[in-house]
Amino acid sequence: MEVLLMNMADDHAVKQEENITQEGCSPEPSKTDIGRKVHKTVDLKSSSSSSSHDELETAKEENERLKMMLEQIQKNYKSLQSRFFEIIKQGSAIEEGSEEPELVSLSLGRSSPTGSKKDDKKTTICSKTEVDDHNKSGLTLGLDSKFQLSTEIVSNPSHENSSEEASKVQKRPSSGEDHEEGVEQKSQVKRARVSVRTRCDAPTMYDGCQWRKYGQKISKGNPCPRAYYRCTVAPDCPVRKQVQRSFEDMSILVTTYEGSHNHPIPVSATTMASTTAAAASMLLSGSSTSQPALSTEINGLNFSSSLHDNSRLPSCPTITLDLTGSPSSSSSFNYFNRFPTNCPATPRFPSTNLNFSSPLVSNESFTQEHYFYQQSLTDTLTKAITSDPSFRSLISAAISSLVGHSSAKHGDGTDQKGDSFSQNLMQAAINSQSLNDSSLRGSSYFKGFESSSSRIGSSNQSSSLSFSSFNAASTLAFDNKQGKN
DNA sequence: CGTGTTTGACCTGCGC
DNA sequence: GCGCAGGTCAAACACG
Ligand SMILES: [Zn+2]
Repeated sequence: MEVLLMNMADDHAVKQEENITQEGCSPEPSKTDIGRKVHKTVDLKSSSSSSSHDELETAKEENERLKMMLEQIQKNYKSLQSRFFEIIKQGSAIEEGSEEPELVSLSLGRSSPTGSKKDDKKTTICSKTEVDDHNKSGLTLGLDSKFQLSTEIVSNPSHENSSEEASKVQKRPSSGEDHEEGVEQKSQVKRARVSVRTRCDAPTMYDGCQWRKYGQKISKGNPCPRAYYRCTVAPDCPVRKQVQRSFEDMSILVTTYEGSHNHPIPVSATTMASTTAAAASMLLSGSSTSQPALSTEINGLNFSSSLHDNSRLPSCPTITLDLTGSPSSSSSFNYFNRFPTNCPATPRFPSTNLNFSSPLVSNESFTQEHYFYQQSLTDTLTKAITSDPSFRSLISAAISSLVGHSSAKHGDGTDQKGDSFSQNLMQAAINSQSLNDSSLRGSSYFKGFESSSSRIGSSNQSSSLSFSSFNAASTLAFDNKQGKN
């Protein structure tokens, strides 16, 4: 199984490369070649019709060869795809059957100390999520929906699901109507969370969404108050976030996201959404794991994961994206030692950390510094995407969930092809990096969601999926009166 | 006046 | 059952 999976991942990469070659190089030059040759023939007229004929013949032959190659590639692609789905089926059968003794690794790096087999396996499982997303279209991009997928049968369309969840929050036990919601509540409990650590002087991180503060608490072990926000882009959006400064380093802002948006998200929010979704995929793929700690590196990105519960909350698997400039070489144990109060002895759910460490630090004002920070992250991510198939599939899972979401919203039912589509999208995103860079440089970065949300809704904007990184921004929420709770 | 924040009260789940 | 801690509510308040 593992060998197969490993091959699978390799094939995946090869497949991608082949696609690139096929589309990017071979056909084009040959065509122009032919054109040139034909042109030449016309110019020379009847001087040597036989030789030009020969040339034409060779061009034809070449064309034929290329066609054959293309067919071969397509065949390979299809067979690989079918194999891929087979493996996925097997995988899901195993998963459903019983808890797998062999474990799912969250590591993504090839130079990972935890080994590359697990890496490949992880890829497959992430892709499984991807496939799931297509099969059960209509689930929103986010954290909990996927988790629910893996824990229960989801039959509700996303909107219903989310609004129910939103209203449920308000319900008091005395209402007495929550009889049949027991199951759901349990599933809700198993929501994945993604927390993002950023070095940021601003009170909150700008992530493209609109948030309304609804509470503030001093949590135990950290004198810095924790602020509670809910998404107000849509009135019934269930997404929450918690913002708290790190006790160890006050300049580090820890933002924890929970839930999935049930509305089109702003361009600037897609970064966070896709990242958190990808992170959630990782988390989900690792949710059955019992490995204590893992860490790895891709192109300088430190991906580490560990089994620890990030909060006192029951059953809240948490994944941490570390965007601070902290040393990426730190082992995951060191990493978790930075959460002295949040590590109970018996963790119930795995928690995963992705270290997107960047040497540059975001600022409260949108300065050049910030742009460079952003760009470096973009570069790093792009590199990771281009060079690592597993990371690519991870991100593409996130993207396909996004695509699936928007297409479901539009009810065109075309998300079957989300698999290849997302891959292509990924490629497009990579190819258009320079484009993205320029868009980052421009004011498009701060486009309001009023205009951008409709663009997201139309779903085919690959450039809108650029990894524009997170922004530090001052919001109105912050003043120094905090801390009285 | 509408919108968003503040903050004390309340609810819930968990450990003892 | 009790206390603790995290999370949420909603009235009061601030601000444009
Ligand atoms: Zn939302």
